[in-house]
Amino acid sequence: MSQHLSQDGLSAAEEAFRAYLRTRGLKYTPERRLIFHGVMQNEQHFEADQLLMDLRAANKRVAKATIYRTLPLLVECGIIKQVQFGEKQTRYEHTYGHAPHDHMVCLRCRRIIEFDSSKVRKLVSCLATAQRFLVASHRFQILGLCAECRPGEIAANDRQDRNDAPNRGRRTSAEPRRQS
Amino acid sequence: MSQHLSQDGLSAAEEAFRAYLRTRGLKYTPERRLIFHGVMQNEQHFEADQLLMDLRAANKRVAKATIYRTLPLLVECGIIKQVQFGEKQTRYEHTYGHAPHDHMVCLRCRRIIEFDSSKVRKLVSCLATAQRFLVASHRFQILGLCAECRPGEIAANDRQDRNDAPNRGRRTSAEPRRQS
DNA sequence: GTCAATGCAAACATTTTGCAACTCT
DNA sequence: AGAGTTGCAAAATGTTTGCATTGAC
Repeated sequence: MSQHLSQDGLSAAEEAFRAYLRTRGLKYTPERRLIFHGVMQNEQHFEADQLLMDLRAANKRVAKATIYRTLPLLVECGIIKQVQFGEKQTRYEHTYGHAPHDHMVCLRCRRIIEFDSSKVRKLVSCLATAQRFLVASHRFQILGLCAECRPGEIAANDRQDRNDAPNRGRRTSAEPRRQS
Repeated sequence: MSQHLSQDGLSAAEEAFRAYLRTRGLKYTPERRLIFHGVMQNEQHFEADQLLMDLRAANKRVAKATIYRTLPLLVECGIIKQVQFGEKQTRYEHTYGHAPHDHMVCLRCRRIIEFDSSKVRKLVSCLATAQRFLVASHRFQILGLCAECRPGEIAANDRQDRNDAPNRGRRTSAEPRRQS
């Protein structure tokens, strides 16, 4: 249940959410607060249904529809964003207070590796300028095999922490899910 | 009904498909041929359901299930590839005989602008190397407003062909669809 | 002749919607 | 008080699957 923001950051995010709702004449209901907190203390990436389960497990009852109606609000105020990793369901990740990053997706173990996106963003503006395109955002993923899954990889444990790429990639919780 | 390959190219693609099926012990049925041709003479981007409509309109009858079962085969042999533009349905685009490219998606008019992806691929390998990640493919999109939709854009017709970006972006058929 | 493919309809999974009851502001 | 919200269940999507029949090799 790692929270990704300090208490201050969390409050700031909550205030951002409330402010956003206010400007749109919407209400900060108890359900929205539950969802907001559920989202904030979720792991990196989550999906609507999983969030519902988490909330239920914590004895917080909200209707599925309410979740589906609330997530877009959190997206619009920049607290979370949609990401698609190839599965059919929409996934979300936190953005508020997180450094911009993109993902590498291991096709074998499904692990998601995040990396700083500054180079990508630089390229994005360069490309966009050439087309007179006004950038709002980008989607970027690299698909392939992670260091541990790539063929020819040694036993996969004599490497403690690849220092060839100093903290440019923080590995999120692996999801040893279906191997398709 | 612009075809994207010369007759030769089309035959080559068809042969590639047949060869792929053969190696897997699968059959080149009349339905698969219909679908193959439907796909090849489709515009840039298409989706399963639209393909079904197109085939029906041309009096070629195939079951929806057959389409859903055939498209993955065409993906596996490299004739088409999946792309996701934010809508929920899976879309496909031709790859066989097409130069590698990525997309800019106009959030207002839904137009898709393609651009050469060589710079992107260069960055991809650079980033992947830093993580010892073995690249299989990438997904990349720039979202925003196209030159015609961006605010402050003049009437949108005194520009005949932006020469500031010589043929780096070939605009595909605009899809003036739902404005959400 | 055999193994695979088709069509159809039913099953699925995810997300959206209509509506009456309810509750923030 | 009233506009916006909720929950529920039904509807809508988009895709997949089971199975008897048909067909390519």
